[in-house]
Amino acid sequence: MSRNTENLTSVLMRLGLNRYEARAYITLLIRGVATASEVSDLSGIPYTRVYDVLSSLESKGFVVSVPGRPMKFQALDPDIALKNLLEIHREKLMNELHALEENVTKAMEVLSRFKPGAREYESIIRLRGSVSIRNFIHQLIRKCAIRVAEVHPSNIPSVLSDDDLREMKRKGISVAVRVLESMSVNVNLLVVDHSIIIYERGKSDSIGDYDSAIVINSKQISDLLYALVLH
Amino acid sequence: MSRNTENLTSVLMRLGLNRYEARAYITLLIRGVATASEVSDLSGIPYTRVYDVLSSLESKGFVVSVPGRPMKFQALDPDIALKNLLEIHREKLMNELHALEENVTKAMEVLSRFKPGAREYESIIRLRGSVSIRNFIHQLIRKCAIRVAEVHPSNIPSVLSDDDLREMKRKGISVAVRVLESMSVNVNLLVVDHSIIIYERGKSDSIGDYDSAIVINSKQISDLLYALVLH
Amino acid sequence: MSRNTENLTSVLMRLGLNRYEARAYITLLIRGVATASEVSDLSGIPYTRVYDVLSSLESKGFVVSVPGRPMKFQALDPDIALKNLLEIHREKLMNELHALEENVTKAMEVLSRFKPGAREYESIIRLRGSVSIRNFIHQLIRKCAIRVAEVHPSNIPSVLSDDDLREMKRKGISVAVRVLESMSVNVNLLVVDHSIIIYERGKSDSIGDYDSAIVINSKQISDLLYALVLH
Amino acid sequence: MSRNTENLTSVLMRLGLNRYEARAYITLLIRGVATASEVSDLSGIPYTRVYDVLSSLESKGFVVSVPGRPMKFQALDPDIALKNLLEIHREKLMNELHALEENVTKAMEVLSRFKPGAREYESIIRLRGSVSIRNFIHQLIRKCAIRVAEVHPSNIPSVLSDDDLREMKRKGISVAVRVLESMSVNVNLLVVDHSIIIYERGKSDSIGDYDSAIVINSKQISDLLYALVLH
DNA sequence: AATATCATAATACGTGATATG
DNA sequence: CATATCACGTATTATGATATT
Repeated sequence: MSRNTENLTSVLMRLGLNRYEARAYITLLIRGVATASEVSDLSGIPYTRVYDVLSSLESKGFVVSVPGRPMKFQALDPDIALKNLLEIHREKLMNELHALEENVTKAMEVLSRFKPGAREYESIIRLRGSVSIRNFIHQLIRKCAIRVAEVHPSNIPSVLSDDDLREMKRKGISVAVRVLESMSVNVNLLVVDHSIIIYERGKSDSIGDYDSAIVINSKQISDLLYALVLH
Repeated sequence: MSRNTENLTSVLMRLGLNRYEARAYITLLIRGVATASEVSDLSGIPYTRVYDVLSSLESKGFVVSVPGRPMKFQALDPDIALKNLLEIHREKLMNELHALEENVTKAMEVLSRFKPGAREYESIIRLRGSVSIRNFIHQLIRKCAIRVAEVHPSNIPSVLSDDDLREMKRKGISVAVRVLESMSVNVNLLVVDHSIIIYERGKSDSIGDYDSAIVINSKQISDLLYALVLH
Repeated sequence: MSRNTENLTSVLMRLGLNRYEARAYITLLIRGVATASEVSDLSGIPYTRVYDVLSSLESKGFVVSVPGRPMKFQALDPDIALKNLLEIHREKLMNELHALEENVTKAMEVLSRFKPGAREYESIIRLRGSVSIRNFIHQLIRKCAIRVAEVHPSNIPSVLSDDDLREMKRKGISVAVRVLESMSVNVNLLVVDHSIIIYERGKSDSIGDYDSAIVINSKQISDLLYALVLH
Repeated sequence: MSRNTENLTSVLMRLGLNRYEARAYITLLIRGVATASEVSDLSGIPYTRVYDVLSSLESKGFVVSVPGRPMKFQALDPDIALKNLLEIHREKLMNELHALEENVTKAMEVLSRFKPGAREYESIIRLRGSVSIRNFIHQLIRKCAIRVAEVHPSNIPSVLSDDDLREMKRKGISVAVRVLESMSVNVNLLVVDHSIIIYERGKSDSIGDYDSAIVINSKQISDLLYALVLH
């Protein structure tokens, strides 16, 4: 094959033919009509592949087969062949597009339900020692903007100081406090905006029995507990 | 729910994403913003593949990454994202088509010298594929100068379009159409000047069966069949 | 039509065929009997891959080959073929399950020695995935001896099944359920003896979000929450 | 890792864990509670992979994470873990099955249309020379079982001899002959069962101008032409 | 101590060559 | 003269190791 036909080959390959198909088509264009073995000889395609290659070319609309024995093959006019190619591609792409458009529409309906709201990152923190716990709580309360709720048994004081309460009242924050009578646990439950603090006091001043607290940051969970406190 | 996301996955895959990319994208659409490990957890993509998948998604323009340690990833808003996606895909397909068209134009220039005027086809040829067949038929009709006759059963439409008919009327070509009632074969018989086209439709337009046609070029035979159609 | 076969292809792929196998099978279902090259032409499978694909299909029992030159291939009748296929798949899945169950049994024997009686869990743990969470909850309920309390919004069902409730009633366990109306959080709060479970549902049961739960083991805290639920 | 735990690893891998996950789980079973780095040290998993491996194990319901810094991990009881595993698999398989069953039902509706009838192999044969053509025709007529139709112009004799006609009458074969008056073509058109023979006589006895015939075997095409002859 | 990247094996698919009757 | 098989490159997915801040 000359350099010229090599060039042509690559053009046809860019149009979706493989090397064998391109060479077979070029051969038939030059030759007009040829048998399978002539195509093989002239194109360098292994003889044993010529039939299926030509058959594939026929399906793609580049050649027609001439019945007889041996079967012969003839190239379709390049302008018909290339028009076929374009037409087939166009049809395929359009079908694909329409199918996709339908599916995308359906998909959007599904997705619109999930839209923007990511669940915020949910963190659980454990704190030890009354000092750091109280510091943490007061920091939260200072930054608080929406709501505060507290539950504590009657034998344990609130963690909210009078100063805290006044300050929150001033800022227009809703505050709810529930005191559970006739209980003897050493736990305060606090909801501050989207945080829950569960503050468990050590049993006494005995060594090794620190105060400890669990802090959970979660809008959902705090909403539930807040509602529960308010009942 | 599960089926919905399954469905979405396949839609996205048809838009050019692979399975991992599709899942990562869905995850981010639902989540809004997420780190690599969250994406891995939520999507089931192996952690060690998340970064390259997300980076690929980014280079494809479906996701933006927020630098930092850890990196954060964010998908575009689903409403516009999917529409953009579709638009991008449509554009891609169109570009593909245009590139094809350009290549076809280039190819035409080179191939034109293989087309020495009106090509003489062998006296019997076989064509395959509805597009090739229709193109071939319309080319014949364009070149037609004397007569056209068609026979088709009532369950199969004519291959002659209204445009064809008008054009032929204008050129003063005699046109005869015979519709055979109460037949259920998938064959059109066409006589165009000295050619006979026997067009047999397959069952399906994709997998499993194809259209095929036999073209016979013979004045004698076409004369006989034309007379038979006219009876 | 095209879309139908597309659909069929994906169904067959889920039944364990790859794309080529699916297309070859569909082609044979439509065609009845065909040679390798016909299958290639009709299905679009490259000719050089048809034989191994059909042979794979044969070994999977979807196709029979008729020896000879050329070989012929035949699919089973579609009615029974697809049903058989489904049956085979079902069987495969069931075998998989049974194999899994056997392996689980074996694993249990080995693993049992790592389970020194009732395992003590840390005071706070996090669980992920609805199945794990539900299993964990039901285990707690089975071991429960004193009390169960649940809070859930009206839009979310209880995690306690009717069976659970009956069983607890039988054992004389006190049960309290609080439903919070007009709330839309996805959280269940459960107190089982000295454990608190906070169960937060994700948005979807597949890609994009997951269920997670926090379990707190503490007599004090559970006492407080139990009292709060009962108010 | 001892040979014993190696063995256990492979059991867990058969249950769907990868090597890292299996080793991490075993380590946690032995150890009870451990930090990421402890797991790495004891299991041989690269430290940099421990977090994602444990996170994956958590999603699969084999471990729970204990919040804190550093985060700790605890193995779930093997019986819960394995029950989770089974449950998750069972659920997945069942969903898969149900989805498939629906799709198979739909697919069957589509396929039932295509059912058995393959298009018979369509052949086109060209014959040369009056002797072989006449031999071929008479062979066909002898084997004929259903129908015969012929069209010929008045200037050309029928190819059916009186003997042929008598014989066919005896066999109960329907015979239709159309003579086209005032035509001067040298062509006989013959439909014999599912074959079409187009017999074109050479113009004279001049050398190089053989009789030739085209034979097309096709039920569809012969049906159409037969109906056309009968009109 | 975490987060971010690489490397390798199995399979599927497309495509250029060979072997067998 | 056809039909039947091989061989290899690339992409996708799963999974075992390293590198960077």
